[in-house]
Amino acid sequence: MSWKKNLFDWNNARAFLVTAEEGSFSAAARTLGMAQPTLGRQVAALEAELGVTLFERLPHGLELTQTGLELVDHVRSMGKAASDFSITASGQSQQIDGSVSISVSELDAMVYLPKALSILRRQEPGIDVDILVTNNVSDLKSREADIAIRNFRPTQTDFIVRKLKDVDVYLYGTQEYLDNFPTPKKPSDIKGLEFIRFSRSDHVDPFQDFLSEKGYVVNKKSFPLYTDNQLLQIELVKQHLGLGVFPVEYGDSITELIRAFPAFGPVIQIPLWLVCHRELHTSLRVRKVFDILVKHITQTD
Amino acid sequence: MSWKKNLFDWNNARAFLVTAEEGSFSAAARTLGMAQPTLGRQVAALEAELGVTLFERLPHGLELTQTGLELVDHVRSMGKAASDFSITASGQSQQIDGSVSISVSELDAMVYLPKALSILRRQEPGIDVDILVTNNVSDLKSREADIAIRNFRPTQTDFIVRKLKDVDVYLYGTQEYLDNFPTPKKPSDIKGLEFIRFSRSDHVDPFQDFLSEKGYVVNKKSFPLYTDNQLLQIELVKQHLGLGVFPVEYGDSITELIRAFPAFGPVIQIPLWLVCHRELHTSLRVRKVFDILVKHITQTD
DNA sequence: TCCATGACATACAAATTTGCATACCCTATA
DNA sequence: TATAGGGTATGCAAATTTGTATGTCATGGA
Repeated sequence: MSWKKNLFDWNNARAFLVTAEEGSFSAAARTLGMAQPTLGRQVAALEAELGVTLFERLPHGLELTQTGLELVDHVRSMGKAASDFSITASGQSQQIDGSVSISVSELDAMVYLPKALSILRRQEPGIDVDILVTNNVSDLKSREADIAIRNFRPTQTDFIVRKLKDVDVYLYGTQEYLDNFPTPKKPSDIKGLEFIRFSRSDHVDPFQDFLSEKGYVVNKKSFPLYTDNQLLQIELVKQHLGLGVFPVEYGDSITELIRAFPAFGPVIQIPLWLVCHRELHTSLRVRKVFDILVKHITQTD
Repeated sequence: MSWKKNLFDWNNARAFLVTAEEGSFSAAARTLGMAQPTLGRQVAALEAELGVTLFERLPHGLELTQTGLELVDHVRSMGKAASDFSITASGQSQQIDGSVSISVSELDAMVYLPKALSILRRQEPGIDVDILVTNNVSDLKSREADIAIRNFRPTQTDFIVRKLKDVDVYLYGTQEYLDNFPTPKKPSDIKGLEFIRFSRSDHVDPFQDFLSEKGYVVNKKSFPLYTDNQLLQIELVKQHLGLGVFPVEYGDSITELIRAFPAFGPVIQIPLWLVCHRELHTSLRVRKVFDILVKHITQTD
């Protein structure tokens, strides 16, 4: 392979790729952790090296030229190869020290991570942990995180998955609020229940259906309040504004709240899965974190 | 796509790739046009970033580790994408100024390039020409050159090919040497001919067969001298040491030499093709050079 | 209309990367 | 054994790249 005529700066190619995908120098700079002028200069340098114009600089931002459109696919496949390279490289790394990132929902983070991480920190002080608290499903393939805690079974075949447990989920409210519904014999006896709804993830959204199945009477009026913020949800429940929906390990630990209608059992059981890219699972470090999470989340029962 | 964990230096990846393919930092530095310490440091930096060891530094050089072997495929496909990127980028470039590289055999270079290039320089002073005189078939796909002059029809489909002409090739010698073979009636009458053999390209190697077909009597003793060096071959012929084999345009221009047995016609006709990568042919600059070469090589008849 | 926001461009100082010179090791060869 | 030629590692000065601060422009909402 001759490289004589191939000597454009590969980092500039990456700058082009990320800029094209993010839509602006500023956004690209943010995702790459660089300054905006740097990205602008790198792309300009690439354009100079190649003798083409990749973006039109419009007053309100950038726009790919026709040439840029023709070229972006090639850098995209460079990026794909780079991503694969990075993943298998991390998998090959047998260094125990380094950082591991975990993607987890806010709820699961608060319930399971504190204990598991304190054990991890004690056992492996050399491992830094990067916790990505997000209610979105992050993309393990493109390496947004090394390990993810999920509430559904992933389908991709190139992932290592481990089912941790099924989590009992109860309704929680204040004593004062629950006094409004004295000793029902069956769920359908309860009228006028209100829930503080929290979409813990897109995949558990049909929560309303589960309530119906259990016999609870729910309709549009049953969900007057909605928030993505976990702390706010708890405060709203504490203020007697309705019922919250929490896993037992979490709900029971909130002293102001009690289980609502415990006799009817959990309203839903949510599975808990641990997911990891197959390549990464060969990394000593990632594997260590994976195993500790499996062990100490499983035995929280 | 998240790049947070993807942030290794892509140029370092290239350093790894080229080093792996070339076998040493020094060789990689040569092909990349950098200094050897730079390559060494870039690879070391990559190893540090990834936490892996790519090469074992042995006293006599480098050796890929198992990890390196697993990873080299990924950077290779990065390199492939980079190459594709570079080619289509050059093809998109519509600026006339810049450089164009031409791969050509020593023989064809001397016969055709001087005239064509003088015209090109006059018509397009902004185009720098990079002449790669090599008797090897250079790889247009990986961009060793933009345009190649070939003596056979390329088979790949993603090339633009243009047949320029068939070149008459005669035997040449000094008057003094040819006096040893007075007026033969047919080629087979000639005994004891000696040729200064020159493998102008691997694809015309069975030159001996062509001579036989024409009726010349050749055997092992007919090729006592062999050289890859064109100038040396001419000098040897001038020293009455045997016959040379040259295209007419070239042989006729050497005043000390005359055609041997012109009555028998050319001993062989060699086709001349101009080849260019399809993508590159869309480049204004490359196209200009291509067209000028076609025009002025064709009309040399 | 005014202001807040987010975009790209530019100036300049600081940090980084690079190349050169050189030291050193190993192998092959005379 | 001496020497030439291949390789890698390191010190240091110079060139390059980067980030910060700042300017300008367009957009959208109060």
